[in-house]
This record gives sequence, structure tokens and C-alpha cells, in this order.
Amino acid sequence: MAVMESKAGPRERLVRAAIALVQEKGVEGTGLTELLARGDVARRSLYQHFPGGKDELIAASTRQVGEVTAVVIRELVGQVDAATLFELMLATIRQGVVDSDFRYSCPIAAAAYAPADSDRVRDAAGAAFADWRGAIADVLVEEGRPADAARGLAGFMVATVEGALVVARATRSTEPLDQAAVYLAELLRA
Amino acid sequence: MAVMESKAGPRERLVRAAIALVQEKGVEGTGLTELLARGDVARRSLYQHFPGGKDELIAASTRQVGEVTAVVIRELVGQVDAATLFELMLATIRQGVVDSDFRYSCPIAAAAYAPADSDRVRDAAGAAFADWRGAIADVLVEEGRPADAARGLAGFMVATVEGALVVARATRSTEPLDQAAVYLAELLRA
DNA sequence: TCTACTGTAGACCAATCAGTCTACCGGAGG
DNA sequence: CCTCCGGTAGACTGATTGGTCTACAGTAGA
Repeated sequence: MAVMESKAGPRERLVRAAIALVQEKGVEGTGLTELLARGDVARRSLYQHFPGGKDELIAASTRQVGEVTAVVIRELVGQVDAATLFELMLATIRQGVVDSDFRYSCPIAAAAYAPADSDRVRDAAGAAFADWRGAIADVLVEEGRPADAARGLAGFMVATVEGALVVARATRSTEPLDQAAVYLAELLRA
Repeated sequence: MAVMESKAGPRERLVRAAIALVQEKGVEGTGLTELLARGDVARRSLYQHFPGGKDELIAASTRQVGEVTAVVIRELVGQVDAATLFELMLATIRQGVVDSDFRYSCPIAAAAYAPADSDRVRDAAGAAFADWRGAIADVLVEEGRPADAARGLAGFMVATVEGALVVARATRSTEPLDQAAVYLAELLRA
């Protein structure tokens, strides 16, 4: 047993390295050599924890992003309204994008754009999006919206964030993120 | 001179093959061997038309997508209102997505997710998004909206489409596209 | 103490990558 | 006529890819 704290084990180091690299370079752009160096993990250890190799690691990392995001949002249930939540999400993302000089993007979206032959990764991205949307929907329900409307609106919020992020990355401008905040606020007010 | 019709030259065949493959497999996932086979073009011909190699071809293809999209939209100026335009765009995309069994995505977005070291491709994606937004803004201005508002709203429309498309691809569902249509219509009505 | 397991270190593999090369074909312009 | 030149065909290179391999260190339980 032991540990559990202070130093993260090889598995967790691999996942963290994978998330960071996929965010920056995409799935195909992330090489195992670089990934292992960044996580300071032996090549063999990868296949001990993820027998399926790179695909399994990326899929697990993507799913973890979705789960963690959902947990963070659910902690806000009952404490914030939809507009505040959206502001919060966009502010966090904007900071990350600017700090990285527009090199970072959403690791889930990057996974969604993985080549078509690795269904495992794409499905993980789908699951992560679903987690994320579910957590937002909980906040909306708590706010008093009917379950159906909450689900639909939560989905639209996720899509809006993702879209603004892609365009922001491509045009190297935070304008799409700021616009998303404005128009979404208008929609949430209605 | 001659030609101009019937058979597309090697350059155009390359561009078309690049667009199709990037749409399906992303930039890194698209190999030259497959690309050349699909376009039925000799390896040497690629470097005759695109001395910069793969990057230059992908960048040119991405830019072309933006330009063609803008031309198509501009033909609608004065003929449709914003809501109709958005419906049209989403319907086209939905069809492509469904027909390809959720394997196709937006080639511009795929280019935006290219690894960070190829600025050329990312910049082309930015230019393509700008073209697209500009054309939409023209429609909105013609509709009577002030230039500023038109620009902002057009940007939001582009981002919304892109976001819905990523989530749709990942979750293999057209629901995000349908939701986008609903909420955007609400916003445009205001 | 012996065994078993996790982890590290790094050599090694076939396959594939983007890109360069030579050789040949056919039509257009001098 | 003959010479260019865009195009085709395909061999080839060095680098890198993901994945497998052997060898060994440390630690925990029997």
C-alpha cells in the first residue's frame, strides 16, 4: 500500500503527461518518446498500466478530463447560476489559452479529432463531453429549469465553449471567447 | 492554355484529396502516400505545385475551403435572412456528418488542431474562419443589422457551428447540431 | 532467505513518415 | 525537327513511429 500522497505513481504521471501533450499537439502529434520523457516513466511501465498502448492511455486520459471537470462543476451546484457558471468556465479557459500563447486547446476536442481508426479515443471524447454536459445540466436543474430544457441548454453551452475555443486557437484571438460570453448571457437571461 | 474544364489538373486533384482526407483523419493522420494515391498524382508533382510540401498543400487546401464557403454564402446576400442561412449551413453539415457515419468533420477545425509547430496550417485555418465569418456578416448587414453587431454575431455563428460539429462527431449524434439550430434561432429572433 | 512484483533503463524491431532522387513519357513552341 | 517542361512512375533515404524485448534494481510477503 503506502504512498497515496506526495509523489504520483507512474500511471498518474502518464495520464498527466498525456493530457498536457494532447492539449498542445493533438493525438497523432503526441509521440510516445516525448510522452514518456515528460512523465519520466519507463517505456515498459506504460504497457504494464495500459496494455492497449497509446490508444488506451489517451482514452483513459480523455475520460479522466471529463470526470474531473464534472466533479469540479458539481461542487458548484446550488451555489452559482448558469450565467455565473458559464463566465467561470470561459474565464478559466481564456486564461489557459492566453498563458500558453494560443497553443493549448481542449484535450477532449483534440481527442475527438483523432483519426477515425481509433474508435476507442473518439468514444472516450464522447463520454467526456457527456460527463461535462451532465454536470452543467445539474446546475441548471438546481436553478429551477425543467430537466429537458436543462439537458438541451447544457449541451449547447458545451458546444459553444468548444467552438469558441477552436476559433480562438486558429485566429489567435480571445474575441470568440468574449463573444460567446456575451451571446450566451443573453440567451440565459431569456 | 486549353483545358479549364472536364478534367481537373494535378494541383486541384491534390487539393481535393487533401480536403477529403483532412476532414476524415486530421492533418497528422493524413499520410502523403494515401493522399497521392487518392488524388492519383505522382509524388514528384506535389513538390512541383507545392514546394513547401505537405504543410503548404494543407494550408492551401484549408484556405480554399474558407474561400469557397465565403463565395457560396455571399451568393445568398439579400436573398435569405440570418435564421435561414443558419438553417442552411446546419442542414448541409448534418447531411455530410450523417452520410459519413460521423467520420467527417470540418476540415478547417481539423487544420486548427494541427500540431503547434506548423504555424502555416494554423494560420490558414484562422484565415478560413475569418473568410467564413466575413461572408456571414455581409448577410447580416444586408438584413439591416449594424456592422459591429453583424461581425460579432457572425463570429458567434461560426463558433456555434464548429462546436456543435465537434460534439456531434465525438458523441455520434446529430443532437448537438439540432440544439444549435434551436438556440441560435431564439437568439436571432431577439 | 527466496520469490514475486513493480518499476527503470535502454537496446531493438518492422513499419511508416516526409522528402529527394533518377528515368521516362508526351505534347507544345521554337 | 528537336528541345523543353509538366507530368508520371517508382526506387530510395534518414528519421521517427508504436511496440516488444532482455536485463536489472528495489521492496514486500512467504
